[in-house]
Amino acid sequence: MIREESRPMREVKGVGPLNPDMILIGEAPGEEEDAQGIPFVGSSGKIQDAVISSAGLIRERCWLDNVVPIRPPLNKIERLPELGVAVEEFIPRLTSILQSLDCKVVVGYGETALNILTGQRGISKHRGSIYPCLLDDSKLVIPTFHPRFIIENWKMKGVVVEDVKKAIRIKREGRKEVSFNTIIKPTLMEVENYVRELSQLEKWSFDIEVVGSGQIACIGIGGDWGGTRGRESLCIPFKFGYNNYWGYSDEIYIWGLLQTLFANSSLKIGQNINYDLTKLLPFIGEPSPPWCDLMVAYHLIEPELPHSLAFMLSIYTDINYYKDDPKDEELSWKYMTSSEQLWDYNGKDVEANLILEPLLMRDLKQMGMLERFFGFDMPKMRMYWRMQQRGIQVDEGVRQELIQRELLSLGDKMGKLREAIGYELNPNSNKQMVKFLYEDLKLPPHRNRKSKGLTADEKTLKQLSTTYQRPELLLAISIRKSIKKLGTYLTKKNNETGEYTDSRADPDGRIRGRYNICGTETGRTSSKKTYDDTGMDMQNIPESVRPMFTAGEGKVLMIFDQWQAETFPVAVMAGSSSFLERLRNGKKVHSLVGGWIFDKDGDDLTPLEYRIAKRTVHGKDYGLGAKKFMEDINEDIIEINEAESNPSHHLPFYTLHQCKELMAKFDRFAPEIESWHREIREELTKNRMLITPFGRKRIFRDRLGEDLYREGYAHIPQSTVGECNQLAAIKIEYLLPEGAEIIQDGFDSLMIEVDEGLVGEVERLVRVGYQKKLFWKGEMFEIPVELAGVNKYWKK
DNA sequence: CGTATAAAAGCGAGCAACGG
DNA sequence: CCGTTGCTCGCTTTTATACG
Repeated sequence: MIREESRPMREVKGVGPLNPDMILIGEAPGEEEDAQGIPFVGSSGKIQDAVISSAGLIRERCWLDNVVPIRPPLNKIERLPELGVAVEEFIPRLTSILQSLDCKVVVGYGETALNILTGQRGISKHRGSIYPCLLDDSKLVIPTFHPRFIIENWKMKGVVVEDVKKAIRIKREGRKEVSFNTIIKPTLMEVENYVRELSQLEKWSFDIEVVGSGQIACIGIGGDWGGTRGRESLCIPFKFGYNNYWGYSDEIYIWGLLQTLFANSSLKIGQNINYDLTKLLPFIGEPSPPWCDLMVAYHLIEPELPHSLAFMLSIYTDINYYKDDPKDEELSWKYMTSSEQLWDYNGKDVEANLILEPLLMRDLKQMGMLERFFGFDMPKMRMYWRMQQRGIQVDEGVRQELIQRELLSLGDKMGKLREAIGYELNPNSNKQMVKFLYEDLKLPPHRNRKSKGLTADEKTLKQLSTTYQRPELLLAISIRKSIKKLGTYLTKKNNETGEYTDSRADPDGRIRGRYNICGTETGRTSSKKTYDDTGMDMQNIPESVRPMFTAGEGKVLMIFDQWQAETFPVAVMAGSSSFLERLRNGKKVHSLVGGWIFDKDGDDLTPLEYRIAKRTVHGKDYGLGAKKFMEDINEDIIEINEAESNPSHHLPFYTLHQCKELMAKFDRFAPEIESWHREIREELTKNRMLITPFGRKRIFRDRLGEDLYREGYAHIPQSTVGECNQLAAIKIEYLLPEGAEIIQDGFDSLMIEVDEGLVGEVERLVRVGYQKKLFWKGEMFEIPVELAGVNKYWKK
């Protein structure tokens, strides 16, 4: 093999004292390390230095080294064989170095170090765990992400710092041992006694495991009795292999016991309990409050970090990743249906909840959010849990009509495309599209900015289509949209036939999705398919599909939305009196802004001018750059020109210069927005935290810069509108009479299915429910609510 | 610009069938 | 027995959609 450089391979030796404060092992030297002959001096090295110093270490007091001491081609470890060597050949070197160093703890950076030092695989699963060192059994290893990973995933920098701090603590104080105490294979009488004893406690924890088919395999329950008994869990099995564990009447009896337990008034602790409680619903009904979901709690504390139980345990405790626990390699997790390992695992989860709960509550209290967690977030979860079970009725006739129309149009477009290019081209295949664009048509290459690969995305197709007069490219875009609409919203893939014809509705004709209250960083709700793969995302349904949704017999759909939802908080927070005055008079700000930027009466704007004004307001609210602003405007112009058959009437595109001018004009008339943005930037730089009028705190963990600032500008308005809607929904659900139910959340809107005779009363109650005085720097504001429609079908 | 989720395709790993 | 081919599975990437 020919080496890229003529210089002989250089070995980058480890550096540091022989009795270091910490040993930190990376993968292999990069370019800069190779040039200087010192580990961790390049871009990763700078981050590494910052990480360890945040954790309280001094670089000169640490031993820094790599598993592989030579630089692989292009820094890619998998290309090491091209130099005629393998990673394994360097293990003896590392072994003797580790054994000569007087320090009992090692930090392993990245997958390679994890694997060589501990034998484990999968750094994102195993980071933060504590393992014996395979190369020196007197040492412990704490694996974490490689500093290079932080460059791409800056949000994880704090996590790596925590892992290094953990290593320091373990070196100083040793590991905090945690023992689990799980009772498995109980008798009926043991179950009965345990449930009775548990129901005496103020709080207890639960967790379920399911078998592949979705049936409940076991349910773990547990509590902390203090004193000599301490923390303990019991796993109640329901499946034994593929058989039932209990006889029929015994199982019924156990479900009865559990139903009583879940109906009591003690705190029920779980992790992602939307899942467990949905599975348990047919057996135990709706559990009584209070509920405590640790995933929701941690999402409040750290909205930008993962919320899995494993991740929380790695941050808060010395408990290792245990999901891969089954020792028998043959019996890997995915094939484990019911077994003692599963029951043990179940018990561990229950006890892990009990360990985490006080720690999370302590942090919530310290951040001033404990009260809203129990008073707002958990009631919100219960409200959405009920809402997702109601679903929305589908009119099968309308659905079929929409499918037929879409299929017809799709077939037509496919035919036209085939005719135009002479063969069958799949527009969804990037590979085929790239070949078509750049090999067959020989068009100038467009590349993905991040991956650098050739792209055939919508933007590219639009550009190429207009510059090179290739209308078939617009057909390809349109085909993609049709397929997407059919597959996502109108039909469901049949796993047996592979065809897209099935409805996404349940047997009763209603479509149900699920709502996730910790699915977003802003505190908005997100929505997706159910755990059983039925239903759909209930929040982002395209307007063209909505008419298939209808109200039940004798009912209508009422849709309420928050008027000028995000403009309102923006105007208040920016302190823009001109915007506020207009909004409080019930008028939108677009024509006001249109008047400013086009020097004319706001009521005399052309349709294009109005759209540009709207885009200007929107763009300025969220800190859009002039270039993207121009692209958006020109997209509008393309659309308008497409509708105009006479080419001499086609409108010219806006230039970057013109767009910059529009934005500058906006700034002259509404300088408050720009100064509000400055405040946000200062706040983010200083504290990396923003607080909403609802008291939601978000720690911004990404790299400071324009992208982060833009996230910041959007955060408070989005979060405020979302939580206004959620609070209203909680109140409205409580206020609504029999015969009226909230069945959908649309970020800033609610859909209510109502008996026809109750429309008037419901409108009054919903208006009451939406009333919420908000305060920002002493100024009071209230987002007005609008009744957007009362219809048999879902439309405006 | 941001916040999301879903589907199709791509791709590697593991494995069976098949041909030499 | 080995190597190729083709299949499934699970994961990742790309591109799409929605909402503001």
